[in-house]
Amino acid sequence: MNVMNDSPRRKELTRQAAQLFVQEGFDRTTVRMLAQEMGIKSGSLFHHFRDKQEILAAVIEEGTQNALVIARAALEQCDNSAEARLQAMARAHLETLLTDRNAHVVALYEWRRLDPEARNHLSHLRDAYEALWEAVIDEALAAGLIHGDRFLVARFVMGALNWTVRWYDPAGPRSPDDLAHELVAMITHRA
Amino acid sequence: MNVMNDSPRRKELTRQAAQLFVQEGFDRTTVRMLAQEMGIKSGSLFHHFRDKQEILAAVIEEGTQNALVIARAALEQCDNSAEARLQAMARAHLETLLTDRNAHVVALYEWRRLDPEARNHLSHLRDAYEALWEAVIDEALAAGLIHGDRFLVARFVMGALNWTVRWYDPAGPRSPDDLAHELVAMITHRA
DNA sequence: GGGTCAACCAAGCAAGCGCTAGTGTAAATG
DNA sequence: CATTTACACTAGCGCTTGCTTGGTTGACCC
Repeated sequence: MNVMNDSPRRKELTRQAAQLFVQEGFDRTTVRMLAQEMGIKSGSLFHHFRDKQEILAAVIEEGTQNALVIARAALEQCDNSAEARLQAMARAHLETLLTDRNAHVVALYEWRRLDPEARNHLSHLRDAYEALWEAVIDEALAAGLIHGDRFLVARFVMGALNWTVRWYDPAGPRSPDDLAHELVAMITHRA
Repeated sequence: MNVMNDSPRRKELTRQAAQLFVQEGFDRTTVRMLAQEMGIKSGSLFHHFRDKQEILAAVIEEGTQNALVIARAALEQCDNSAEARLQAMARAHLETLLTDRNAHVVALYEWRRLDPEARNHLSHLRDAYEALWEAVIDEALAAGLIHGDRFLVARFVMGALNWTVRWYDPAGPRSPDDLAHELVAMITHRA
């Protein structure tokens, strides 16, 4: 019933929605629960979002955009060596997974709840992010740092990293930097 | 309204439920949809299962039990070398992911929909499976085949493998055996 | 040939769902 | 000062949900 702007108000509501979606899952989260968390009534919610689906899309878009920004920044300000770039990407990935944890968990678990339109839009964003990864993997392959099939290595590495949302405890003894180091050490073949 | 037996009828119903849960997700799958898929009326469903939750638990239990059986068989009939055992586990993991794909996708995506009781029971099963992995990783570490932290390596490897359900196409050119080979090659450090 | 039992059905209840309609109001805008 | 805009409210419609109730069927058993 209104514009789909990106006001700071809407950003804050999106953040709160992400939290609830993680706790309850998208389908079990009712618009009444969302409204209560936001401190408004359920009807008022539809002033900010066209429907429930749009809230989900907003959550995922926010997380993916941030991942892109962080990864690009990390690649710009690191050494040129293939190993440094590989590590920078892994570290940036883990950092995003941590700081925007809710949004990324939602993206991983609730992707299929998106309607085709939103899914199409968001998969372009995700492709842009994955292209960064593939470029870095290509450099590492060319440098002889890792071996194997470009496609498979990229999938395996992203799988290992994304899986951390299921077990990693940020309050534990290991930092994201430690994890990135260990992963790179695990897959690189040096003398 | 009846016993929680494991009749062949119930096994078949469980298999069909798994398929629907993958297609639609647990929350969006209604008991009426399940009943229709099974060729019975929605009320009759509660003759076989106490409630909807129990169907979910049955699906996941079935998949995890099979994974255990397959992994144990693979370890028994492979060479004793650390590398052969690592590869046997990876291959068995991918095979299970393929043959019981529906059950495992449900386990990955809908785990949090389990009630605490079922979750507790099933996490013991899962722990038994992961213990197999940790033993094999330990052997590989002791043999100098891989380096790093036991806990982290195990998590990374399982993450890489489990992630395959999101992209692997069994109709494609690569066999599960190829994937297992590539993964082991990626993480082992040989001369 | 009466009794048992798993398997199934028709009907429906109470609760909850996403979303709409219409209204109020304080601040920004002309 | 008059109007628009942004944001919130109340009330509730039309529909779906998981699950229950009470009863029927047909195969098997002593």
